Parts: sequence; C-alpha cells; structure tokens
Amino acid sequence: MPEAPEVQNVIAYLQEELTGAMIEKCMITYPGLCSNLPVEQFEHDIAGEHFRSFHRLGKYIVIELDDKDLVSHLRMEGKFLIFKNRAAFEAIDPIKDGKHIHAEFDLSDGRILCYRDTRKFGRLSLYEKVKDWRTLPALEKVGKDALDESLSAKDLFEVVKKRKAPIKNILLDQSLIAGIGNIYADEILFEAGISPKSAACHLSLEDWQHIMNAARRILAEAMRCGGSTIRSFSYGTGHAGSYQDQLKVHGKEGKCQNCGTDVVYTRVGQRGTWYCPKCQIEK
DNA sequence: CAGTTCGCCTGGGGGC
DNA sequence: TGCCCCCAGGCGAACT
Repeated sequence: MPEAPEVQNVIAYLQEELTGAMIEKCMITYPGLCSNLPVEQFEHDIAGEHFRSFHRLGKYIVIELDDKDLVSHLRMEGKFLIFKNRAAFEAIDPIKDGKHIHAEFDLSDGRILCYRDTRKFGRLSLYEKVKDWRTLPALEKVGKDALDESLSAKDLFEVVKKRKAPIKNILLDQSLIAGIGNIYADEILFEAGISPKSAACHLSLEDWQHIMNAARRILAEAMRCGGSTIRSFSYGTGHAGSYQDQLKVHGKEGKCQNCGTDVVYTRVGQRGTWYCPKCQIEK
C-alpha cells in the first residue's frame, strides 16, 4: 500500500543506490509484471541501460535510463531489494524470501537488484525515451500530484462541485489528485474535520482549502518520517518508516484522540474506512 | 459521463 | 491440527 510518502522514500533509496549503475542482464520470471511489452523484449531492451534519474508522480516511479524510460507501480506489496553480490542473493531463504521475486537485474558492478511482490499486483512498463516523462502512456490518466503547488483547492472544488460521490472516493481518484491512498485519505479527512461519506457536491471552497492544507501537511510530514510501515510495507533491506505512530484515526479502534467518541469503522466506496462521527462533520 | 462491480493475487486470521 | 471462507486494497476493464 505504498502511497506518495512511501513511494518518495523508495525513490530516494533507489536514487542513492543506483544512479549511474548499469543493467547488464535482466530476467523476468512472472510475465504479468511487464504491462506493455512481451517479457523477451523487455529483457532485451533494458540490457545495457544505465540508471540516470528518478521521478515520482502520485504513486508511480519513473526511472530515466539512457534510451528508455522505465515506469514502476508497486501497488500493494511491490518492493525493490538490492544485494551486494550473487553470494548475498543466493544466501536468502528461497522459500521465505525468494519465492516472490519476479524480476532480477544483474548490475555491471556485481550487485543484484530484485523486484519482489507477494501478490503480483505491481507493474513495470518500459518505453522508448520521450522528451518529457510526464507524457508517458502509463501516466496518461494520472492527474496532478497532491503536493504539486499548481493544484489548487479551487481547481478541485470546481471539478467536483456537481459530483455526488463521497469525498473519500474523490481523494482516491488518481486522475483528479494523485498520490493519496486509503490510509492517508482517512487521516486527511480526520484532520480536515470532514466525514468521508460527505457528497463531494456538498463541500464548499473553504472545505476544500481545509482538505488541501491537511493533505499537504500530512503527506509532507509522512515523507519526512520515511512513510508508514504498516502490514507488509518496507523498502530496501531493513528500511522502515515511522509515520504509522502518528496516525490519528486509520486503524485506530477505540476512542477518538480528540473527543473520546468511539471511532467508527465502516465502508465507503468498497474500502475500509475509519472516522470519528463527532469530529468529522457530514456535509 | 458518472458511478458501480469485478478480477487480479496471496497470506493471514477467524470460525468450526 | 486443518480446512474453508473472507478480507486486505490499487487500478483497469467492463458494465449500467
């Protein structure tokens, strides 16, 4: 469930470790991982490429290579692991740790980069390099990033003022605002004092200003903390974030930290949702 | 177009 | 202990 803060930390890790490194050979063992090319072509086309630069849009990772652009989405459980050499890679427990490795990239310096994903939801796409990575097909339907200063509360207010969908669904709609997932959507609405069930068309411009302020504060703070490590999410080897300790409502069964009312667990748009019925007003 | 449902996947937990 | 069923959840496809 990496959301923008977790993805940003993955990118920082990859950038630190991989910038300038060269992919000597690539092996994909789960064909479904490559979403836009046959496996053989992916493996062939990426060989010999160097990692040049790393970018994030919403929950997507974009890696510029020499002649190609690589786009990765980790979805629920995708992880990149780096081993210092083949011996270290072969020393892992094949059942416990090796079972869900679906891609292996042998680097020219002897290291091995692996992609591991228990549930096989993540995807990699490889494209011929474009001038502006933002125009890549994989990102076609992705809206502006939640932390993009040019995305204003007013823009969102105008776009959704006629929509009946609950505000939580809107925050999870990556074509409108990118990077927010289930955890941070709950946290953002708690901080903004708005019920996740509120119809988007009932929100005022002021409500949207509260939501955007909360979104930016929470996402930036979570990034600073290395993201949240809940359930299975972590990155690299032994890297873990700490923002899960600062969550105020998501997964917090029991009393609301602000008012003592019982936190409610319910479903909004098919997703598990936590909120405080007293602190969060239904509009 | 907006909104809803389903399928993709696997491990873990509850019930019996 | 073991089996069955359900759940987690991002996203795209297919539907109303």
